[in-house]
Amino acid sequence: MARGINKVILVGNLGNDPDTKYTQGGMAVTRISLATTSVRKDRDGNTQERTEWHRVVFFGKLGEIAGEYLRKGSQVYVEGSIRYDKYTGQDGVEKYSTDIIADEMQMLGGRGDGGGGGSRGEYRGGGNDRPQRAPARQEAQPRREAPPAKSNDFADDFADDDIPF
Amino acid sequence: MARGINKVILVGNLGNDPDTKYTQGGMAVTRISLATTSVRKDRDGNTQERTEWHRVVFFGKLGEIAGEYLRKGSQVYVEGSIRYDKYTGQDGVEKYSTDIIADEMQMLGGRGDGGGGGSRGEYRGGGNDRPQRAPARQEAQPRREAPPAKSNDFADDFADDDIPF
Amino acid sequence: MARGINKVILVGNLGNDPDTKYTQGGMAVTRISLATTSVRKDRDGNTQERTEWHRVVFFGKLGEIAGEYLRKGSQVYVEGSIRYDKYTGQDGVEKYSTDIIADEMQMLGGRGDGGGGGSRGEYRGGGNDRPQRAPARQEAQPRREAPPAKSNDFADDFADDDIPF
Amino acid sequence: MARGINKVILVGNLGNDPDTKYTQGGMAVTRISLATTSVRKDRDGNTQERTEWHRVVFFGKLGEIAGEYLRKGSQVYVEGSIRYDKYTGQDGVEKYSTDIIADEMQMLGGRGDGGGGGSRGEYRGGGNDRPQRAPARQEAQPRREAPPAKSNDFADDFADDDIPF
DNA sequence: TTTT
DNA sequence: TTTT
Repeated sequence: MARGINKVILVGNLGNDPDTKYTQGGMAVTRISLATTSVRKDRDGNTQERTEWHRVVFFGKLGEIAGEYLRKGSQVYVEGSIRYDKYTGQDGVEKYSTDIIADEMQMLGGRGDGGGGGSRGEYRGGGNDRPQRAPARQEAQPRREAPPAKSNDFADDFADDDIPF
Repeated sequence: MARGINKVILVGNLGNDPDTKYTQGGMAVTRISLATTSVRKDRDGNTQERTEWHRVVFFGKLGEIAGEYLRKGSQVYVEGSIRYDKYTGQDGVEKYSTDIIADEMQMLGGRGDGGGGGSRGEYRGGGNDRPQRAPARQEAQPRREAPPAKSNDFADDFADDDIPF
Repeated sequence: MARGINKVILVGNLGNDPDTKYTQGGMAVTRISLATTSVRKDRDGNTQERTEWHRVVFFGKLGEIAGEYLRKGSQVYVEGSIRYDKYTGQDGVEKYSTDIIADEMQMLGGRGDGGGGGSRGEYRGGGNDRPQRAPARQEAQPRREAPPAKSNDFADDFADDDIPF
Repeated sequence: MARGINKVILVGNLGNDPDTKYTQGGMAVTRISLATTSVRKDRDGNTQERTEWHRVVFFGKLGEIAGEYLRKGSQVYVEGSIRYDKYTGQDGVEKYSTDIIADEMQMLGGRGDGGGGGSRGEYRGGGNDRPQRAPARQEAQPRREAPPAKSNDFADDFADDDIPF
C-alpha cells in the first residue's frame, strides 16, 4: 500500500525550449530545464546567489500542453514529485538522475520569447489521460514537428506502461 | 535577486537511524534516508509500487533535534528545498547528488524503534540559528556521542559558511 | 480559463468522528474537524499556543474512505483547496463559511480511538470518481449506517453536480 | 507543544491595491484581496468557473514590501497559514473571518497596473523581524502616505504582541 | 534501508 | 472538539 507524501512545488523559468518526444504508444513526454534561484547572506554580509536547475518531465496530455505553450524564458508553476533513477551509461558506469515528474502546471505572467499564441497553457493531470492508443496529436501541437512515425529515444526510457502516476 | 520557488514536502519513514556530524564551527549536520512509496495501477490492472529514497539534510538546531528524536522507522513530515550538487569522486569521475535541505520537520504518530524518550521533536528553521560559535551542544544531544573535537568528514562538504538557507 | 493556485496542506488530528452523508445522487460527503496547533514565543518569552479548527470536506470515493477509516483523534495528512461560501441563515442573516475541499488524504501513524480495523485509509482523488449513478456503496462502508433512501440535509448544500473539483 | 501543519500556497492576482496600516508599535500590517480561479466541467460538459477571494495579511517587513510593490492586478505567489477568527460585530452579532497569514511572498511575471518601480518585491519571513520599536518606516514605503501618528483601525485588531508567527 |  |  502506498505510504508517504512526495510533493514538489516549483516556480521558475525555463532555460531552454521544451523538448517533446513520443513513446511508441504515442504518448507525449516533454522535458524542460527549470531554474529556481535563491539568495542568502553569508557571515560577511555578502549576498550569495545559487541557482538550481530542475529537470521536469510532463507526460501525456500535460506533456503536449507543456510542449506547445512553454518556451525558453517562460515562467511556470509546476507541481509534482521527485523521482530518482539509477541506470548504466553507455560507458558502463552506473549513473544517477533526479527528475521532477509533473502532475500540474500553470503558466505565469511572463511569456518568455515564445510569444505568438496568446492562449495560456494550464492543466491538471487527471486520472484518465493514459494513452488511449493514438491520441489525436496532430491537432494537439500545431507548432511542433510531427512525432516520429516509429521508435525514438524515449523508447528506451519509457514504455507506455511506465507512466509514473 | 532571488527568483523562484523550490519547495519540497515529504512524509515518509526513515530507513536507518540518523547520521549526525559537526562542522569545524560546531554546527550539527544530520542526514536521514527517507522512504516515500506510491502505487499506481498499470494497464493490466496490476498494482505497481515504487519507493523513492530521499536524502534529507538538517542543519544547525534542526540537525540537533533530528539527530536526537528521529530513529529508524520514524514517520516524519519534512519541508525543504531540492539541492543538486556535482562533485568529483575519489576515482576522478564527476558525480551528481541530490539532497533535500530541510527547513522544517515534525515527527508524526509512529515512533519507529527509538521509543524510550517520550518527548516529541519538532522545529521550524528560524532565521537566527546560524552557528553562533560553539553552541551548547553538550546539552543538545544526550544520546549521541560527543562531536569530534576536531575535523570530520563533513569538513570537506560544508564549511560553516555553507549553510544553505 | 482557470488561473491561479489554491492549495492547502494540513497535518492534524480529528476533534470528532467524521460525519458522512449522501447526496440524492448517492455521493458520499464526509466532513471532519481538524486541529492544527502552532506555538510562538511572545515578547516576554512566554509560549503562546493557538489551535485552528479546519472544516475539511471529502467527496465521493474519498468521502467514503475518510468516513470509514478516520476517527476522533486520528492524525491525518490532507491536501486540498480553500472554498469560501456565503449563505443566508434561517434567521435571514448573511453568513460566511470556509471549508477545505480535500483532494488527497493519508492516514498517519496515530490511530486515534477508532482502532480495530487495522487497514489504513489512503486515496488520491482521481479524475473519474464522479458519481456513476448508484455506486456500490453497500460494500463501501461496512461500519456506517446505510445512506438514507431519500433526501437528506446535504441535499440543500450539494447537488451531484456541485462536486467542486 | 506545537502539533500539526497548516500551510497554504496561493498564486493569484490582486483585486485591489494593498491596504497598509500600522500598529501602535509601528509594525506594518498589509492586507490584500487575492483571486484564484478554477474550472471544472460539469456533467453536461459545460465549463464551470469559480473564483475564491482570499484575504491575505502580511506583517512587519513583509507587510512593508507587499504594500510597496504589489498593486491591483499584480500576480503573486504567497505562502502562509490559515487563521480563523471569531469576533463580535458592531451590531452585536458574532461573526467569523478567515485570513491567510503570509510568511513568504514573491511577485510573478505581471506587474499589474502599478508599473513604475522596476524592482521586484520578494521576501521570506525570517525569525527576527518582530517590531524593534519604531522601524525606519519613513524609508520603507516611498509611495504610501505616512503612517498615522497615533491610533488606527488595526489597533483593535492587532497589538504588537499579536504577530501570529 | 523504512512503512503497511 | 484533537493531539503532546
